[in-house]
Amino acid sequence: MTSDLTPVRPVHLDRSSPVPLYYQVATRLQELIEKGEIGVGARIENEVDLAERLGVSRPTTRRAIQYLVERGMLVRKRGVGTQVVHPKVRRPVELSSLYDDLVAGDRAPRTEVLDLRVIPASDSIAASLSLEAGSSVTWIERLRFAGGEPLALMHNAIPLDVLEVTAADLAAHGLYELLRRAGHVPRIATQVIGARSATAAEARILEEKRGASLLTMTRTAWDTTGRALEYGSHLYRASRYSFELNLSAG
Amino acid sequence: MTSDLTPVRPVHLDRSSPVPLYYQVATRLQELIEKGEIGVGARIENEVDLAERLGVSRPTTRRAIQYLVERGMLVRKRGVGTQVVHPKVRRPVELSSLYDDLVAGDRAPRTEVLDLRVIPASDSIAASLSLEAGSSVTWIERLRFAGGEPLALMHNAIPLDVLEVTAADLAAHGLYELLRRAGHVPRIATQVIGARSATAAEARILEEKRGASLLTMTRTAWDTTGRALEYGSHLYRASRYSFELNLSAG
DNA sequence: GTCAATACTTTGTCATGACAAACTGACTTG
DNA sequence: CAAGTCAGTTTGTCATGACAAAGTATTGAC
Repeated sequence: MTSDLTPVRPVHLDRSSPVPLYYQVATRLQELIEKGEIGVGARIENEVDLAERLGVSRPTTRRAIQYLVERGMLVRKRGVGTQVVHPKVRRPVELSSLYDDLVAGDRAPRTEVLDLRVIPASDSIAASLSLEAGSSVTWIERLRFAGGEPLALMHNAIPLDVLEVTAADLAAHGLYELLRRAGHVPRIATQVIGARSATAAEARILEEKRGASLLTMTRTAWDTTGRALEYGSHLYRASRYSFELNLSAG
Repeated sequence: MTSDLTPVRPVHLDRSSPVPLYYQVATRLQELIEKGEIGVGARIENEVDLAERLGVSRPTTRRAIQYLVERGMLVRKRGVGTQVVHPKVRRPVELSSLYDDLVAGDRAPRTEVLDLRVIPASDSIAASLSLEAGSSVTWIERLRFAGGEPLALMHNAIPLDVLEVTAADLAAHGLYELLRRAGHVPRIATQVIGARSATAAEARILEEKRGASLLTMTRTAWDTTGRALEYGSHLYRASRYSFELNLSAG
């Protein structure tokens, strides 16, 4: 079992760039692996040699490799070396919005804003968002279409000082996109995914039969500083949608 | 706004221990935060001072803090400092088994093995496990109870050389526990979570009404070396179970 | 008194050097 | 010939030192 040791050749690092060196190295390695120039199962150069050839220190090389290890592309074994185990990055779990997913999947999303107003938060919503009971929140109700068919009925509550939106904004953009644009980057979220049967009203809106199975998802998202950005309670047509997750345990 | 700078005092590090220093430091910090001795919002000592007081180098201190940052407890800001944002570790996503979850939740799990035999893998299962079509796999069908009630109907396929199990093993232990015991540690998995209505047979087994909503979950799990360990296709009673996920985007 | 420039604090990046631990493979020895 | 030993390879951990970048607080000028 001779595993071919793949030499990574042409690498130009830009020391004047604001992009950290370790990140430049990691990106370069990632490209080589994604393109298949370093195949699955192949061993990459050892840290010391790689560092020397690239003209960077070993810690920098280590950090670059570590970055790809955490993403599931590489595996390291002491005394053995570093091996490619997967040709693509596996993100731990995408903290993206449904809208982004649909755009990425070419499924022509469309959003209909059913309701948009400012209301005092219910106790449970206030608790989820770490607000005082009765604080004002923006309440949003949207119907999301994909490929011309209704896909999800979405309810959101957003603290007033986090975001100001218009129905037009919501019709044209995903909620997470608007949040990001306002400088609020969601970083941590807790989700609960369940299922239940549609009520008559829900079935009518989603064009399902009464009693059809729906996926439910409630989520609270925070930014890096621990500030709650969004509470969501959504209903998806189980016949048209499912959640895909990539998990990695460390 | 004077944020109290919390000094972390008594720390004994064991330099002769095989446990890395950075991990000892991280664990100690984590304890202090979980116990509430360093409250949410409080700033911790800066890296340089902390390193000096603990008698370790700054990189070691940095690595310990970084570890907790990745787990969502701490937030760092250049020029500002490091702050506690959450009093508990938020695991990215638990790659645990249902059995472990139930045990942890004191819900008295019980397992009934409905089927256990070796069969040639179907094309789709072989593809999921990266096996050649027709390879033999162990096929397992289990009914999982919690609190005396049926909770999930579980189907698994496992490559023959990964695990040998008896019905008695499966009745007494979770599948992931058995895998780990055999030296196969699941590290990466992809899951798809959906929903559908129960068939008559499924409803009968799970003691639900016909047409009741069920949660579906299919999963493939790999170890660190990229070897496929397990394929699972499970059905959960939506009235009794939901998935809880903690996400963090980097 | 207000605003801009400056000094200070704190984390981010990078280099160099050293030793330890785990795995591999070849060699030695019985 | 088989099994244990030992050397070599490669990653893991840790220390020291230095400078850069970002944010905060102070100071000074108008």
